[in-house]
Amino acid sequence: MEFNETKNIFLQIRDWVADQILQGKIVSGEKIPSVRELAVDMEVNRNTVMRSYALMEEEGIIENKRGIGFFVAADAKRNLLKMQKQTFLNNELPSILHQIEVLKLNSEDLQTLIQTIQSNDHENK
Amino acid sequence: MEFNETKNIFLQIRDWVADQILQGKIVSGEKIPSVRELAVDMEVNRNTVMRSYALMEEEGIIENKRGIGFFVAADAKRNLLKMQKQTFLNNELPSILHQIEVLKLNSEDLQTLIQTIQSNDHENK
DNA sequence: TATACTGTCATAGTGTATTATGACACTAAA
DNA sequence: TTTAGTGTCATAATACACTATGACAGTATA
Repeated sequence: MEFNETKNIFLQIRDWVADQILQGKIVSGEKIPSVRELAVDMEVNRNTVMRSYALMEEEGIIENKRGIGFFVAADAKRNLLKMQKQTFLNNELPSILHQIEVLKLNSEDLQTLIQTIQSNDHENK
Repeated sequence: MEFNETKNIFLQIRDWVADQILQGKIVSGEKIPSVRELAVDMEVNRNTVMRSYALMEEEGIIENKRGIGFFVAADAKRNLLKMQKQTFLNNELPSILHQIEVLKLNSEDLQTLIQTIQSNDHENK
């Protein structure tokens, strides 16, 4: 996997797993890749994956079954949606707004952005 | 200054100075705070500020005058606008779009975002 | 029972961001 | 010329992310 240099690897792994859940690629009750397996896949140390999983366990996203592995917790997707939405709106959006203001980005520059939002509007019809 | 835990301090200092320039608070030819002064202000080590300034000098945003200090380079604002715009559209926007899609954020959630863009549209009239 | 998976813990080593501090050369102003 | 302000370089110490590796206990299956 390609990692961003500016963000800690164990956080990026967490984000990746969370994304899989949000996209419905892994559902509640389903087993996620084992620590060792994902470490090999992502070309990363066991301990680093372990740290990501421990974090997600704290967050209640995944649960451990002794000797078997980690599984997606009940309501993980719903809780993740709530958490991430709040994080995005409260922490990320303000700095995005600031950048758009300072860089004077208009609707032409952000064409894809507007389209994506409109597409989401139409989904609830 | 308050620093984000997930991003290196010397990069955040660079971003702060760049922002001052983009906002027109410091203009071309003007002196920026000395390494030691800014270090005290931000409660950070001299060397950390030095690293930020060295980076900005490489980027052509600021220039050094021996024994005097650092000054905003000519065309710094225009070049910064170009650089940051490109970085935002190519590197940041894609992951923002992805989040908006996955979290299904609509125009109600992103009200302020849309307003900001529209406000920029009107400025070029 | 033996084997091959799971997670978990401990230890040690590497790289790097950040701090702390001292010393030096350059410049402006008293 | 002295003083105080610039940047710059070098060194050492601290903290932490990440790696490498070994060992151990629990679980499922042949």
